[in-house]
Amino acid sequence: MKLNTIAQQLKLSESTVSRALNDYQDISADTKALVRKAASETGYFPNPHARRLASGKADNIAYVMPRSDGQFNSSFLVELMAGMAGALNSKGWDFSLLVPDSIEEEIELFEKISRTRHVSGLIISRTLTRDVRFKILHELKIPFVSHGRSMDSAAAAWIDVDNATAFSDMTAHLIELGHRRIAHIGGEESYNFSSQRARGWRDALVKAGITVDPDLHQKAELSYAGGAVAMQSLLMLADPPTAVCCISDHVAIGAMRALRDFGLVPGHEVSVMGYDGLEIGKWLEPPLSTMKQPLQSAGQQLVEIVINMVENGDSPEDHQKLYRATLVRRGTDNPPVPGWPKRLSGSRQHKNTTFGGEGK
Amino acid sequence: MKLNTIAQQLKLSESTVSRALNDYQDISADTKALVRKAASETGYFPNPHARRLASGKADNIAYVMPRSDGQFNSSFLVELMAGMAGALNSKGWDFSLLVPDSIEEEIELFEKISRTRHVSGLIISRTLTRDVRFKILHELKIPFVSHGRSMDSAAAAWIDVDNATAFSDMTAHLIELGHRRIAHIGGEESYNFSSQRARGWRDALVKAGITVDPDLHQKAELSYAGGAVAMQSLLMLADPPTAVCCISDHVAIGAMRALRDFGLVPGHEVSVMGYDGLEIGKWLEPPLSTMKQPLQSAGQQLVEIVINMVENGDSPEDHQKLYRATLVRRGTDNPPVPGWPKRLSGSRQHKNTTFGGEGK
DNA sequence: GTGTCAACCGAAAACGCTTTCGGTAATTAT
DNA sequence: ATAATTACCGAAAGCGTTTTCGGTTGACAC
Repeated sequence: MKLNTIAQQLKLSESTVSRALNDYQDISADTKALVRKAASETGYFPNPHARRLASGKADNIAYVMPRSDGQFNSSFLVELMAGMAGALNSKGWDFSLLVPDSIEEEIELFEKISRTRHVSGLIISRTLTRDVRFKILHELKIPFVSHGRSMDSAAAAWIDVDNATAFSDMTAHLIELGHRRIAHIGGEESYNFSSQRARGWRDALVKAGITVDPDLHQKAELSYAGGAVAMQSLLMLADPPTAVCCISDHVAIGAMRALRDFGLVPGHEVSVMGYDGLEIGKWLEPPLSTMKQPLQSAGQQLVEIVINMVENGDSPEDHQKLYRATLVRRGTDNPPVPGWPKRLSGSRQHKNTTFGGEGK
Repeated sequence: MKLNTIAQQLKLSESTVSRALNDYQDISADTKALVRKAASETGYFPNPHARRLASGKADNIAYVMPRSDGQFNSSFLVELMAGMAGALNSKGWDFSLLVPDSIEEEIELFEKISRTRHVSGLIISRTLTRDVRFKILHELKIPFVSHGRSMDSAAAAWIDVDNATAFSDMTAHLIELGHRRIAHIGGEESYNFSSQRARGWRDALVKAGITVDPDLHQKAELSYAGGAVAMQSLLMLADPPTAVCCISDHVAIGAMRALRDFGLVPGHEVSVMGYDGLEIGKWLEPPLSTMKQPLQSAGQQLVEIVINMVENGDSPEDHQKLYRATLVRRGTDNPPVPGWPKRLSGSRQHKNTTFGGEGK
């Protein structure tokens, strides 16, 4: 079913048919209607490759999927991608996935894209505090939007949650409950959200006149195991915390496990706050309190932004949007209890489990 | 950087350069070397649209992502997609995502693909017991491979786990531990894996000479909440089970929650088995026993199969592969305990919680 | 020295669409 | 009535490859 066929059938030229379908101004309304009718009757669909070759437009957005290092928030990823794919498919655009194994490979991909232009716009995520990709994509003149800011994103398009505010809200909440020794299990601060979240935690403490004890700031791998290890260290302190703000729900779940292994009940002796608002948290014992991002439709948002940039040449700076996370109290945020931390007599006892292995 | 440029630079014709790069037999080795060198030096990359238009090949595989209904095993999905994308990118093929909202929309997409051929092969998943897609894709002559069998997949390419065997293994294991009243929380049996898993459970019981009590077969939504509701029903029975085989880890996690709300400890009065081998199960209290699919590389497998079909015209029947799941004992599979089921005096007490809502 | 056959390479026609440019017919202005 | 616009459409030149079909060499046999 080619353009040709319709043209002959209607005794029109190919070019007229083409312009009619693309809603050019110099085609009469009558002809347009005629052509459209014929097109839909014959089930005509333009060959995308021919169209792309001729027009130079790719109508194709690619998402750079984070290299899968562990459990990184996969339910979130799926929802995000579903949103993007849905928004794109409804516009007739294609949605490609890029999964580079390293930053070098990622950059090679960018260069290839800038040469062949077979991808018209990009969506990136998992931004670093300093992230060369912003500069590179800018130089290569590839339209893109980022899910998450960076120190290098001033001139770029992005949407993000206000991580700092989220964590200072979270911390303030614990302070209000009566906690004073509030720990933070964070991540590698080369990730921008890591450093922002740590900053939010710190700011809230300072604002409340609480001195920040560096021992209470743990850095962990962003996984269940990482959270468990970090919590273990916190419990080994001479003066352990009564509450802990975790950088993610996954980390918090690991931390809860470590508490249990110490014979403690999460949310009782030590309050635990997660972040992400994952569904799984509701089903834990006790249910995990957390912060929820309002980003069900983030995927759609990202797509719309990048399409606008590709089609209308919108300037990136006009598409920067900050969302605020909201507190979800479920069960692990409670006032501190008397008798904790208790003077442990002699060596601290705990089940000596190793984390992260199944011993296979 | 077009073919043209290289041709002029080398004083060769475009066609020669093209054939040299595509390793045609009628180009001398010397010329090939020359052309390749020039190409890599100038950083030449063929325009994919032109190539696709001329050759009629799309070099593009699409994955039909399951409509996101709930929590459906997202970590698995991400790993699967990462595998597919990696395998494709390394071959220079594109990877597209399709996310239809309904089966009708899905079929429309198939028809569009068969007309435009802008996708050279498909990967589908989440197969139904009776699944029209097999017939449709066959008729449309679109090469595809399925992740999961169906009653209609005899002539198709697929890879799958042996669900029936997995669940009869699981059930036999519980029988060996001493259980007799073993329940199954399954799913909608229009999904093929649902009916296969139920069959495996039933077969193992029959084989052990245990009569199958229909009350012990619950159908649930495949979510945390679904598992909780189903477990609740099981506990309300006059003669509740001492063990339960859940169709997925997510369902099992919901079931564990229901047990706790009844004042029971999962894996003590009632053993719980999940399925999928999700990482999260390790971090529950107690850790969830489960069955693990050996499919880390499933994505790669699927890609290789469909590429073979596209390029070499391999017949689908030659690509059918069945994997076996393995038992992972973690903490919720134990021998039955005396004193359960206890005669509950009068009305059964339990915390009257509602599942699945946060009361927002 | 003529004929035959490989081995290589170039010309040119696709592939199916977009887009510029020019031309005709119909409309309006003068 | 003639000239100047305007509205609409067709011709044709791309877009950057692939691929078929000949054509030109040189080697080799006789």
